[in-house]
Amino acid sequence: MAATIKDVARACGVHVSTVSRTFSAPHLVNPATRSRVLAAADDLGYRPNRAARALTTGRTFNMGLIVADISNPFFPPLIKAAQSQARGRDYHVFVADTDEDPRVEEELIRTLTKQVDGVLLCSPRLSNKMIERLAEDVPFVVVNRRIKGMPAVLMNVAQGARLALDHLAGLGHRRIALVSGPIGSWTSNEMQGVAAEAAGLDLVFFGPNQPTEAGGLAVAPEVAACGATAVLAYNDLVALGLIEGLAAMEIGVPDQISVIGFDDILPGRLNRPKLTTVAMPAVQAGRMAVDLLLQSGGEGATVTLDTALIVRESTGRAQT
Amino acid sequence: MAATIKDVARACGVHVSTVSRTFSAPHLVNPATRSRVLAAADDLGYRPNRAARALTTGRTFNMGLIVADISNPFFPPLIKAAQSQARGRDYHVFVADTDEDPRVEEELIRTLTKQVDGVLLCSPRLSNKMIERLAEDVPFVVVNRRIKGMPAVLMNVAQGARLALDHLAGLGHRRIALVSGPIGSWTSNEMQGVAAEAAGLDLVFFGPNQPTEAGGLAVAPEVAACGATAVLAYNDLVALGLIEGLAAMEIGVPDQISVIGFDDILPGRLNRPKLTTVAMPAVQAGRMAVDLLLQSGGEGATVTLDTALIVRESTGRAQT
DNA sequence: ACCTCCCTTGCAAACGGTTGCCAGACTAAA
DNA sequence: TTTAGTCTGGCAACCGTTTGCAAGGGAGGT
Repeated sequence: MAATIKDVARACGVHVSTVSRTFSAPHLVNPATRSRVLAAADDLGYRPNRAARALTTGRTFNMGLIVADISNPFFPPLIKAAQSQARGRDYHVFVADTDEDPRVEEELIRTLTKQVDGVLLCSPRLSNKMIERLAEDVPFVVVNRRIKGMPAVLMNVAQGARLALDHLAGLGHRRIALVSGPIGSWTSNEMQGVAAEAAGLDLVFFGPNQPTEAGGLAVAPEVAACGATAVLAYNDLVALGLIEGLAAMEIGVPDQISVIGFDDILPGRLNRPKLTTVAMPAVQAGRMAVDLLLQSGGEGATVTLDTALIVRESTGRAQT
Repeated sequence: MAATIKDVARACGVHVSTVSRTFSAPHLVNPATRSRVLAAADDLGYRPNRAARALTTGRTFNMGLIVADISNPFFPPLIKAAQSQARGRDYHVFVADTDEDPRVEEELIRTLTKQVDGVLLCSPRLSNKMIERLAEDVPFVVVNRRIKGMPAVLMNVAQGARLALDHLAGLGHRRIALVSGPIGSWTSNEMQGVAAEAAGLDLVFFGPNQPTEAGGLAVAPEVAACGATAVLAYNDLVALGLIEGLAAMEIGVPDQISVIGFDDILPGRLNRPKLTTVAMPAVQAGRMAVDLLLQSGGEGATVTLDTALIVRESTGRAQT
């Protein structure tokens, strides 16, 4: 059995409360006593039991991190950053994957609620209303979704989309396909919003689509048939699937069609052609989300992080 | 404040112990009473507090999952599978990333110890001795490492390496470079073991290397200079970096050098040329690891999962 | 020498559940 | 009707820690 506070107390002839204070309020205990306690604790390999502590203090020093799909390469860097930041604040992170299913997401949040001090909700698929309801039971920080009064880390998707569209326009593209993401995705809506008001461009919308390679693969024929000379895809995975699908139809990228993705994930950097994409600040977002959660007096502070266009090899001049 | 067992008890005029039993030992309470309690609980939105429960029962219904690097695309599918399997058993998973640093790994295990019923240690970088020592405090299941008396999920790397080597030999390759992984990696040792006893082949070893794209990129010049016509890389990331590095030197894959990786990660499937690789059963491993942890009476059951060679486009006949 | 005040420590009641033990109410057998 | 046995539910101790309260002791001021 692991040593408890009692063992330590007995070992150095002091009351348990003194041991407790040695760790949670050192300034209240005499330096001499403190070092005796510390020595005994070290000797017995004592480590405070966080669950027991949580019972009285109400703080668990745990947080939840919920993503739609861990396998999507966009998330791991974010998770890693969040997790590392949390560790630095003496927090542990429960990571959960909802399989893109809003019901799983809800159930997950519910069971996590009591175990954590807060939840980081990344690219949620739940409705705003539901999120607001759940927020009554546990503090949230939402990533990639704007909900009034709720702390959020946003990535400036609109700006990124504008950058991408400008880039394509500059290359002479006029008819552009916009391959959107799943229903309930805030980023997808942002992209569509920007696209809809883009002047001088002829846009064709396709969606909703699965935010995966398979999703891209599936729409490739339609995209090819619509006469667009360029595509703006919901994310890199979709873009990659799209390129794959186009290649199967002998349509070259970027020679015949230009493709831009979003996220800047690893496979896109390694792919041939290397993917032109709008980079999302995932690492920064993970860090910020943790900070926001920990410092938030529940205030709805919102941080917006800028995106950047990374031009690589999947975009080129429009064929004339 | 969330409803507690007391609120429920009061709400239906019954003692707390009865409410407790309704949830943890339903057969001990009268069906009529039980349904009254259930109704009240449902009404108040009561959910048992797992931390409090853990205090008396000693079971937290949490498990830890420690990986060297979440950003390595090999891990997310494993994590996802483990997490989903755990959820099915009413368990939650703490995911942590050690940044490939054994000291971080140790500290992580230590702080997690009291909070979990067991830890899944994936591709650990710690020494066997240290792992055995830590195992005194918390049950482990090790993935990709064989430690006597400790439950483990192994992937048959040796078999995979043989498959890969045979494949290359069949294509006429004789001088083959083996680009290994980091120190402390069991899979890296397995590979080297198999390679060392391969008859009729002329092997050149390179290592240790970072198990990342950067690692592959860095050894590319040496590999190119050693005169090998084929390379067996520690994992797909290294293989991809290698291909990248070779391309920079105008060396074509597979025309001039064949490359085989390990893992079968997404970027390898999307890359051009598509990577020939030894597929690791990550999903199955994640599931098995959870099952092993939950069923193990601490017995050292070991499961070995087979690997499979997936021939794609990065290997070809040796140039003569 | 007396009175304050501060520092340090012990005491005990929580926190939310679980569980061994016991007693009362029934049921069924004699 | 008595007796033994089965159900059911209450009581209270306990899990490991925190924390408000109070008491004892020493230091400083007058």
